[in-house]
Amino acid sequence: MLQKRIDDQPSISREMMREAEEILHRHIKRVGLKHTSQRDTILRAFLETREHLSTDELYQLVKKQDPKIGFTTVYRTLKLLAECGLASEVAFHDGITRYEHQYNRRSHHHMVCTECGSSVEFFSPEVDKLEEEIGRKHHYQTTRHTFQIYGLCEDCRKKAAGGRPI
Amino acid sequence: MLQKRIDDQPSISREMMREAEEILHRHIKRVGLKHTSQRDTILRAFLETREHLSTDELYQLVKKQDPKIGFTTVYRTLKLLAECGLASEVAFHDGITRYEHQYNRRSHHHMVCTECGSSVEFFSPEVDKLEEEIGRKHHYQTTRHTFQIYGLCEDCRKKAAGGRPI
DNA sequence: ATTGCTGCAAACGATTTGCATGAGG
DNA sequence: CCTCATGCAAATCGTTTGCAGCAAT
Repeated sequence: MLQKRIDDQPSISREMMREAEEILHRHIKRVGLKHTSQRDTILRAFLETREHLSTDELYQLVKKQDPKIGFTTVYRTLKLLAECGLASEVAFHDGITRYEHQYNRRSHHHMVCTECGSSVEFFSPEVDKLEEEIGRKHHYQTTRHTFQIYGLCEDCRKKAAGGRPI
Repeated sequence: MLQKRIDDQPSISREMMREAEEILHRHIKRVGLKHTSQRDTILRAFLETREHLSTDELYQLVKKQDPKIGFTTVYRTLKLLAECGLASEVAFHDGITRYEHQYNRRSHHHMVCTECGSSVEFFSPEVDKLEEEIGRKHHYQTTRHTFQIYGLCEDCRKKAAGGRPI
């Protein structure tokens, strides 16, 4: 029912990468945009991660691949990826927009430590059902939801307790 | 199980107001701060609402009571109220921090229209259970959660459909 | 050639802080 | 009197936009 995320999961496979690129390219064609090497580089760097990246964090990664790519391009490409469903925004509670790739992943949620900022993912199908149910009830056409739990992770609990048992 | 919020609910009762003031005053004493008329004014204006207010929105309300109170004071007082549990932050997906008073209210959540920004509250005890359950599983000491659903409200659906049936 | 893309720099908007003055204990 | 609170203005920080030159179609 709930399932712990495996954190050391290897990065996305070659086939998935190719499929994601195709999705992006199709989207670019459909909307009448142009295919550029920067966009490919950024998409790849993005898919290599399993984290929730801020625009700036992704920019740092992209720079390693191609130092000439600017922040603005990363910013705009992330919006583009979000448009075609390859990325989705996650808002934690700290005023920074993060993105994660939705590619080949099940609906999942986050539990965030308010002390150290680390996070755990978890899966919970009930939440999807709730979205559907509540939307129907209030005549909303729902598109997505966010569900985050905040608290202290095990390590920070121990530190907060000052070595004493919790 | 789910319960629609009654939107024209009267504002908070006199006793609750007094109790909230006491909570604030105790907190102020405990932390060694000072009791000021501005803080009382702001607390009252805040409790009078049932909305999720941005700092600026509350500032606008406060100005009506006392035009000399500045934005910064409202901002800092909201932080103070959050500290002593009288207010809590709600993050919708638009980069603005909102507050609502947690005073005498059951755990509830929000469904937000991405088109017009209107929102509906709903109650869902399942979500509280989930918080508890998932926290236990991952050894987090959970403090709170956020659950928001995004979509189109009935009106905006109709507009989007251009008059055609949905 | 035309149109969109890039990346810089500058604008923006919400939030946060420094500081001189004023008020509470 | 001493300390904290206030409110203004300025700084900050993430995000967004304008624009001149560049690249893709």
